[in-house]
Amino acid sequence: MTPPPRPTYTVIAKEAGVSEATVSRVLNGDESVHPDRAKRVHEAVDKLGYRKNRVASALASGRSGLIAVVIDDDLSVFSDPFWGTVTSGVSRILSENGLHTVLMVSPVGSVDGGVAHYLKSGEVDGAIFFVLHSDALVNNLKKTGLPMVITGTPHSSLDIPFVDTDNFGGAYTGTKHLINQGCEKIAIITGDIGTTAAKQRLDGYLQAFRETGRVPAKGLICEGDYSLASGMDHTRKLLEQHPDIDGIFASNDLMAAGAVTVLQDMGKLVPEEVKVVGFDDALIAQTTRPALTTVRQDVVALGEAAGTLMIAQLNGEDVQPIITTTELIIRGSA
Amino acid sequence: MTPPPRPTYTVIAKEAGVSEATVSRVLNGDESVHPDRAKRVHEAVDKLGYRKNRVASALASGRSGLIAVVIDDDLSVFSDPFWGTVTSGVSRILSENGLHTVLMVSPVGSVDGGVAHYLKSGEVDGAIFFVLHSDALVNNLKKTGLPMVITGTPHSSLDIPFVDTDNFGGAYTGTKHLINQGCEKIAIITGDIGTTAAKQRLDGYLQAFRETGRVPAKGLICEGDYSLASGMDHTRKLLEQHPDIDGIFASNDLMAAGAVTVLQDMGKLVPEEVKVVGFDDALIAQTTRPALTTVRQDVVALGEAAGTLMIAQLNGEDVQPIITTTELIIRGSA
DNA sequence: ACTACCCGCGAAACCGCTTTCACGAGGTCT
DNA sequence: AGACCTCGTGAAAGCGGTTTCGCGGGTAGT
Repeated sequence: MTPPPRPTYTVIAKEAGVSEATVSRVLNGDESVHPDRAKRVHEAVDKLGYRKNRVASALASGRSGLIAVVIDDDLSVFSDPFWGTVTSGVSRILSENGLHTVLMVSPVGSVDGGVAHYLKSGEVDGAIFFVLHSDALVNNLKKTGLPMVITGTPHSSLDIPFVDTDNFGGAYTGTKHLINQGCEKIAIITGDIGTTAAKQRLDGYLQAFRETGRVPAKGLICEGDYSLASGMDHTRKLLEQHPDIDGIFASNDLMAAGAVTVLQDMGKLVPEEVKVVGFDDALIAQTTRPALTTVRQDVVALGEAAGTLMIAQLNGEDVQPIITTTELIIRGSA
Repeated sequence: MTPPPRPTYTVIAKEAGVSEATVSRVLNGDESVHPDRAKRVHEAVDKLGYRKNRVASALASGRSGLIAVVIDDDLSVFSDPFWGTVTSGVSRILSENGLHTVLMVSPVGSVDGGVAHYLKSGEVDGAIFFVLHSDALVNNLKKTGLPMVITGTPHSSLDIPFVDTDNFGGAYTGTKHLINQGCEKIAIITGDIGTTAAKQRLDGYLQAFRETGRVPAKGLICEGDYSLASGMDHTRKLLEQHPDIDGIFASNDLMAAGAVTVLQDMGKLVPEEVKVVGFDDALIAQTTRPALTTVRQDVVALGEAAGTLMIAQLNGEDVQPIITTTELIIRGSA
């Protein structure tokens, strides 16, 4: 029951015949220690199986080695494998750098809630945010000097590094593909327009259109919310109001899947009569029939980028936002 | 840039006119302090916006307030929303109890790897494991007295509390449903048979069969691995070797979805010719056409159970394994 | 009234590591 | 040779709480 007490600097120092200060220096990679003594310390460490007490270390140094990953629960984010994947990417990068990931799944509405307090408490060395609904908390935290990274483009232009998928470019490519396939009347079902990603994807769609010299009819832009149901509803409405529609760009695969289902239910052939392009390349893109042509985002890369940006900041490096590229995956639906 | 220094006990004590020891007692809920003085302390705390430094607290008390959630990355666990949901359940319960969740996404193969070291380092107060591939690490850690909870049934009978879905019962119910619907030739596509959950589900399937007096043909038991691809592959093979098959029980929805897709591609009507039952009631169960009849597990409850068990252990209570119930959700596929 | 307890509380040690500071040895520059 | 550095090192002062210990006063027992 009682584990043998772990050795402390006192013991290591004695064993190596040096002072505790020297032990600390060696263990923190201070170059100024004579190689011989450093070697003695390392030998003592190995011999005694010493492992540094990170808590004590954190108290003394003010660095906890903990990075918070803050997930706005409002999004019921974790029911989407997307964020799980991002998280594991982050976690991998961080742990490779000796840092640990503290998960905070909680609505971040207020700048004064539990999450905010925790982040301000200095118990973490940095924070990575997933999909902010509002910039308020981050803005507030900026004053504290806490290193932060935002996943997804922030609403306002905060001077805080972020990582994001090339939503604009991806949507542009997807829409362009529909145009190239000969579609004339292409609708878009956007995501929750309160998110910057949805807006950027809409812009990409518009840009592709603009280049053809045409203007998308107002009624072809439907505001969805990323849910399966909204994909289905909007497709139904579209089909009623614009029976001659021949292309749909959906802001995510879930809605695209809904679109395909409804189209087929209403007797339209996909892709012969109506072509559909999704976004994400989620698993579901492979299970629809026909399988979805979609804009793939590299989710793991996104997570790793977030981790990398955090590490860079902790190292005092200058950091720039990272935009990860997308890739058009052509399957059966367009 | 420089945040105002946060107040310490010294300041609070002075403000309240008591000793630091008393402040500590009050803040830790020690009943033996006179109400008047306690009130003074609380007032000082409020007035100064004091918040305890958890690191210092951890060092002095030996309790870090951190619980590790260990995810065996071999399972690429996070690509399945399942574990994300469990994690958020755990995290919620823990944070309600003033604890924080440290995520460790890493293969847990060895009892001597990074994860093991970290857990042994005393930096966390407990560990919750997701889907252990091997009991070795846990067994080794048991000696250290670290409170642990296992999600999923362990392989051997370790004396460690675990939470799990009623895999056996769920699979039994699902299979029974197929039988009741008149299926004669029912195949099963199992999950990764290295996991206890997959084994238990197989047992449930076998049990349902046994009760009918029949024995499932050997060729009807396919060893999948929970992936969409394996669901598709096995269904294809099944159909070739047993064209007269009329029911498929898949150990998770992803494989069930794959089965439905392949069945339809090969011209079989679902559910008219072949009925399919899945397991999990994941989102994908609703997006297939027909939607999946499936065995729902209460994923959030599972996570919360794991969290609860951990809390109980930390409180020194006696804990028993928790098995959460399943529910058959009847949709279109069977 | 006298000893025996109990209770609330403060002083001080302590948790294990980091970091400042100062000191002695050896080197350099005039 | 003396003044001035530089470099490696140890002593010691924290970091901000928690906890043990013992004291003084009030209560209870006889």
